[in-house]
Amino acid sequence: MTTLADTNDMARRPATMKEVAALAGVSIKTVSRVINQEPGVSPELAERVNNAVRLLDYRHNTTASNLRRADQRTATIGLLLDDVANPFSSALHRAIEDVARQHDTLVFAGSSDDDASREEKMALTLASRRVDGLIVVPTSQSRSGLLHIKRLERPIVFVDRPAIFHDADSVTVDNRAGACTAICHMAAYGHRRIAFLGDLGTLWTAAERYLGYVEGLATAGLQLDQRLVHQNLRSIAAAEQATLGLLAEQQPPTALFTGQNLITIGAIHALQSRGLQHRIAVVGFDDFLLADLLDPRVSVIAQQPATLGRVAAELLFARLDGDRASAHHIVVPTQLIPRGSGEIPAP
Amino acid sequence: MTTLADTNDMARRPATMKEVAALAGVSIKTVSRVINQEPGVSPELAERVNNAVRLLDYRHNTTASNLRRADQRTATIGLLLDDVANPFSSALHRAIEDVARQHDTLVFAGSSDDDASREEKMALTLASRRVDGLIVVPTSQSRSGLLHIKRLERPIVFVDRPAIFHDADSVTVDNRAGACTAICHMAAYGHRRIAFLGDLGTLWTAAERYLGYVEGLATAGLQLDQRLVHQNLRSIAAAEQATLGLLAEQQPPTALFTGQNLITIGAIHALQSRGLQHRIAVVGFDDFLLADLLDPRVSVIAQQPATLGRVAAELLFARLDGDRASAHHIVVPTQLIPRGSGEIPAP
DNA sequence: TTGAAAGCGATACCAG
DNA sequence: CTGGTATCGCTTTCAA
Repeated sequence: MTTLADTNDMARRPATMKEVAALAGVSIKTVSRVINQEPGVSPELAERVNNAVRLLDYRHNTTASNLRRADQRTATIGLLLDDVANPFSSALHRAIEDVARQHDTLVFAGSSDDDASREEKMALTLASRRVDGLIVVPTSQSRSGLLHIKRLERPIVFVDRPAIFHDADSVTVDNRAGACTAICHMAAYGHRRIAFLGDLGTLWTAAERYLGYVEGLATAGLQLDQRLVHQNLRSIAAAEQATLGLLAEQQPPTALFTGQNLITIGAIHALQSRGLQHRIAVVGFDDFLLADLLDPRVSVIAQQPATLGRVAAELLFARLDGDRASAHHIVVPTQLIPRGSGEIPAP
Repeated sequence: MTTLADTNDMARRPATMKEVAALAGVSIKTVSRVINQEPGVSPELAERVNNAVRLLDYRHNTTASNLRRADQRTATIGLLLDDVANPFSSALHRAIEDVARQHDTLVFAGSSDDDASREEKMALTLASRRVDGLIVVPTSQSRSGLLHIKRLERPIVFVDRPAIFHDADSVTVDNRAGACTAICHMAAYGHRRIAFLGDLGTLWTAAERYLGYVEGLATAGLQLDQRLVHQNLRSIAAAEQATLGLLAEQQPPTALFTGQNLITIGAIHALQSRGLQHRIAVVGFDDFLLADLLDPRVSVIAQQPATLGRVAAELLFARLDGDRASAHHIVVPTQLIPRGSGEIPAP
């Protein structure tokens, strides 16, 4: 009777090394050696240990193991994203996961929703969990919260926006060059009135894209006309309204540069509702699934979120492997994908 | 000199409770009480401890804490998805993250790529990490791998596909009813030749949708014609080819039911290339961003991944809170969203 | 209200 | 090659 109960209990609670050692008739240290594939255990003992492991369905307890380990590593990293469900973020996530897997490391991902206090809270939680390092898409107003990790001397890599600590690595997109390219591209098709529709100007990426727009106009020898600039567009609806406003002006633009996906979509909505989608050129920043299903197919400046994520993760693991060089700031180029909407010539 | 070096060392290595205790001049247990907000510490001592905590920038070590804790909980759960970057998966992920946050629990997410051996390996890793529970979108051929978690007596909740253990909870979509609805919907617009374009027939969801298609035909009093059925479509290109094939037949379909996003897109590509997008009806399974930007706007059977994720997480935490009821099998309904393409009448 | 001692599950170090 | 003992950072138990 008691035996039965005990058996049940053993099944319920994961077996420990101690129990394996007892069953195999060896010391716990020998079990540890076998489990960790350390050399210097006689085949016979190893065999006995392995049998006990199978019998008890022993699972190595990584948590306890890490506690005692010399390097104090937990083989986990933290990933602070804007929103794990957003396509850009999740593409980053996937690329990072793949690199982490090669390093036998697990990833804690979380969504800050671009809220600095949430970001701070999550950073604290991750610090408590002693993650080995952090990859962060910082919020627009990241504060000292991330210092909690930094003080733990864990490396941090910033992605998509510049590092908020001077000594941290960063991986960003060349937003400015991308936007500049878009403008020059449309100018080459004869456009002289190219509108800018952008996100919140306080967002670093949005600001950079605006600078690229200005730069592009200058390169193409065009005048900057503030009446063609609409910033702080935060939704499809807002972008649609802004576009409709532009189209209703006396001198409407003949081309649009849209600084972000939702804005591109809103602008296209507006063009379609006015039947102008084949007459006004559009280049959007950031690619989206189905961009080549619309009519006309949408030309975009594509980012490479997977590259961004991979590079960021590689930087982080390099630090974990002892890289002590000064901060790396890597800029990943964009790519113009002409599909039709950006190649509509000026009237 | 030595002092300076020591200071640096203390900054490098996170402070321990012992160090806090020493600085505050109290026992380590008192520090523990303060940190864990346990009652019965005099305000004066608590104050001293808190000062020391601030001074040393102490971070509670959750890992070590959990090791000794009575309930043996790690306040982490594992999430095995097909691919964290896929919109359906990432929507699930986000919903689960939100529930987990309410329970002060962190989420380890990973991508199985529908590969059973990867899934098994990840399950093992998570078992070693002693996650409190698991939420899994099982691969098409999930094997015993997940038993590793089960043997640890950690609860498992299956999502999107039925449970592979009889005693585990599951949350699935009512694929069959959704598909059935789509067929009846188009039949109501006079269609009698409705084609089925589906994913790999071995996928549970694809099979269910096919059954719903058959059921829908029967309900509408239509004959099942195998020449209108194309299964095992695994890419946009394959779906496009299959659709072109259908359109080239002597008696082409007047309506299409597409069993999955990529297939819907491929079919639309094909229709557009033949200029038939306004003459042949389409209802797709699963909603996608921009479905209402296409011309015509695409009618869909929408799933509710966020609901799925939330419910799954709630089930899991209920188990963790002691729910010992027999397995719950929750089926989440779908929703028909008519946007235009599904309401094109039969010629 | 406070603290000393034991222990969680595993590794490190050093002796046999 | 093998094992005893101290220890990782914290919680538990129990005595003061």
